[in-house]
Amino acid sequence: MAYWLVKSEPSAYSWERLVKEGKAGWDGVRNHQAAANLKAMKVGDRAFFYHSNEGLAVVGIAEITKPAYPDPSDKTGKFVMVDLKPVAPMKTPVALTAIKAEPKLKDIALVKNSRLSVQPVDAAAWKLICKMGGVKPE
DNA sequence: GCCAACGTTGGC
DNA sequence: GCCAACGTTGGC
Repeated sequence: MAYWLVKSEPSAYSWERLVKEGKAGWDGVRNHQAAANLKAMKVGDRAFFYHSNEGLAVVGIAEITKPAYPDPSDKTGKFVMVDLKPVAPMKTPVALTAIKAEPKLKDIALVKNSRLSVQPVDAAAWKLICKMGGVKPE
C-alpha cells in the first residue's frame, strides 16, 4: 500500500465536508506532478488530508476508492481525478509547525515543495505523523 | 493582505 | 527554444 498527502483549502473543500458526505471526487488538479501522483494511486492507498491556508494541519486520513480517471472539469482532457473516502480523523491535528519542528520530517514534500497539492509520503513519515496525530498507523 | 516560490504562457 | 511577464498557491 502506498501513502499520500492531499491538500485542500477548507473554504474550498474541508475534511468536515468529506466526513459529512462520506466520499469525494478529488478533481481540479492542474499540475502535472500532482497529476502523476494521482495516476500512481491505487484503490486502498491511504492519504493524509491536509488543510492549507486555514488550519495548516493534517486533519484526517482518507482512502482511495477509485483510481485515476479523466477529470470532467478539465477541458483539455489531460488531467485526472480520483475518488476517496474518509477513514479516520486525527485525534490531534498535526500542524505544519509541528511537522517542520520534527527533524525526521524535514525532507518531506510538504516542507520542501509546499505548493504541490498531491504528494507521496513514505512509510516512515506516515507512521510518525500518525503517531503525532494520536492515531494508529494502518 | 502581502509576498515568495513556482508554473505557465507567449513574444521573439 | 529562451526568457520575461504573468497568474496561482500557500505560508505568514
